[in-house]
Amino acid sequence: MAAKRTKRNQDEHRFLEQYDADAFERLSVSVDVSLLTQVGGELRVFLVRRDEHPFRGQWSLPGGFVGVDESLEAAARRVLRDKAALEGVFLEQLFTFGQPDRDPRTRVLTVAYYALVDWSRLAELPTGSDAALATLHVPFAGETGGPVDVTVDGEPLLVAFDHADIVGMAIKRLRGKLDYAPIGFQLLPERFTLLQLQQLHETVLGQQLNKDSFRRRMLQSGMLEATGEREKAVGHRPAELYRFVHRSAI
Amino acid sequence: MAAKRTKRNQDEHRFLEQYDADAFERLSVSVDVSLLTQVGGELRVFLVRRDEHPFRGQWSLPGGFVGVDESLEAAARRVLRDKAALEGVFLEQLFTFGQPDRDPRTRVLTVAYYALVDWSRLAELPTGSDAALATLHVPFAGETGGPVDVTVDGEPLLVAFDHADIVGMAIKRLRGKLDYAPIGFQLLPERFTLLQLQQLHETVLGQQLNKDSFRRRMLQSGMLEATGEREKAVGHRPAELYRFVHRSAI
DNA sequence: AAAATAGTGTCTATGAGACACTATAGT
DNA sequence: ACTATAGTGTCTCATAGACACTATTTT
Repeated sequence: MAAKRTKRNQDEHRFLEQYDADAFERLSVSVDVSLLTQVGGELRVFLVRRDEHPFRGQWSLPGGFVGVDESLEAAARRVLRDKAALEGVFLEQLFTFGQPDRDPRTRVLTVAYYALVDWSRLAELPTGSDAALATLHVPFAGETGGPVDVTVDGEPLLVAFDHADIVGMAIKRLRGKLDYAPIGFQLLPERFTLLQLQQLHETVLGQQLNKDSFRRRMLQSGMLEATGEREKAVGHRPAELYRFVHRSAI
Repeated sequence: MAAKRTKRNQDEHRFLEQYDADAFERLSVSVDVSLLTQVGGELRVFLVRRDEHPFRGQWSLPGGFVGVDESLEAAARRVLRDKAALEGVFLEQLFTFGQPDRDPRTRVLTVAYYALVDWSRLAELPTGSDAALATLHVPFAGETGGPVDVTVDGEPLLVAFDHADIVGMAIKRLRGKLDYAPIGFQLLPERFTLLQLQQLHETVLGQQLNKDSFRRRMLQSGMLEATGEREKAVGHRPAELYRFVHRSAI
């Protein structure tokens, strides 16, 4: 029995040594990251201007090809580091887009990720001719999934490839997870008021929420922890600052 | 202005003609399908026995490499047709698994799909030495996401690659979508009783459900349509048969 | 004092769970 | 008649929304 197993392993070892990786055609694989943030009641996405063909001059999600020995998430984090100078942010796989004609160069399959950050971590990024924090205009309040309109100061941007679809799916995912996953706090500073949290939810969901029940739901969820501190210099009674608590059990 | 745009297009055209697809390393890309079904209060997955290295003799999800001009979903449907003789079934992208060492041959990234079918469409499949409908033993009732135990007649099967993880994620996705998406009926025959539907939900979720509120929820959801027919020869009052109605709105 | 938002207490409407009861098939 | 499940009606409890009211800060 032991001998048999050993023989098998030798078989497999020999097979692997002789394996021809080109036995099947290989594809170019990239990652593209929808880096989302929120400010002033608007959702924004970080875009870079393409300075090379194809779609030269148009705007696209930050992305890059996946290295042969690089995991998908590592590739996405590398892209965030190189193009947006960000590390340690929330990042999750979104969907893999693989229509054969989605890239005019050659077959390029892209594994889309989405990332969430507080506005303060993006505000200092140099934007202008080569990068932009574009405002998202999402079709309608409920579901989306389709492409999204993208503007800067009200002017529409041309979005390259199928990246407008990718951003649309990112918004849809964010909306879907907001209510049952501790995901919203990724878009807020470390300490925040309940009103800020509610306004964030309203921005993401695209609809007004009831103040009373929102408060109750959030405080009962056990995800929030009062800090004892209060906001300052606000021209009215200051609200308590809360912090998200990462619970081990559910 | 028109001239400028034309020049641009010529530029881009020339660029594309000269593009070297090997400028970046390419990867092998496969699809793997978790084909799930349900019978007798158990969830089952369709597995095939590998007759080639690596993992020869072990069991894996039906899968295949993606052709250069083939969309991902087309590849998944091809796999279902070739390995399970199925067409026109529910199929949805699940997740892309891309750990560099997940395949001992070479870097193989796999786009996982999951498919759902009524048991009657799988019962006639020849299983035995080369294919099996394995019973799934899911860790615990709530969430999963980790690997899943797979048995046939109580005997555990060796599952190749990271396919046990893939099946685990498929179950998790199915559980998550069951309550808010018209997805459960994919696992039932065309006409079914409310009790059958409830037992399906109990099987998938791994927990008992309240009969009264389950009835109410389902009937109020607008997803069900009474057929006027009743089940026959059941040794007790026969239940009405329902059909799922595909709504355009919502 | 006025303005503005924070935060509390309570009433009401809605949906889930529990339970009792009636209905209808096969045996 | 007996058994087993289908299906209905009603009560209770938990939660969301609505609304009134009090609290606390800056100007």
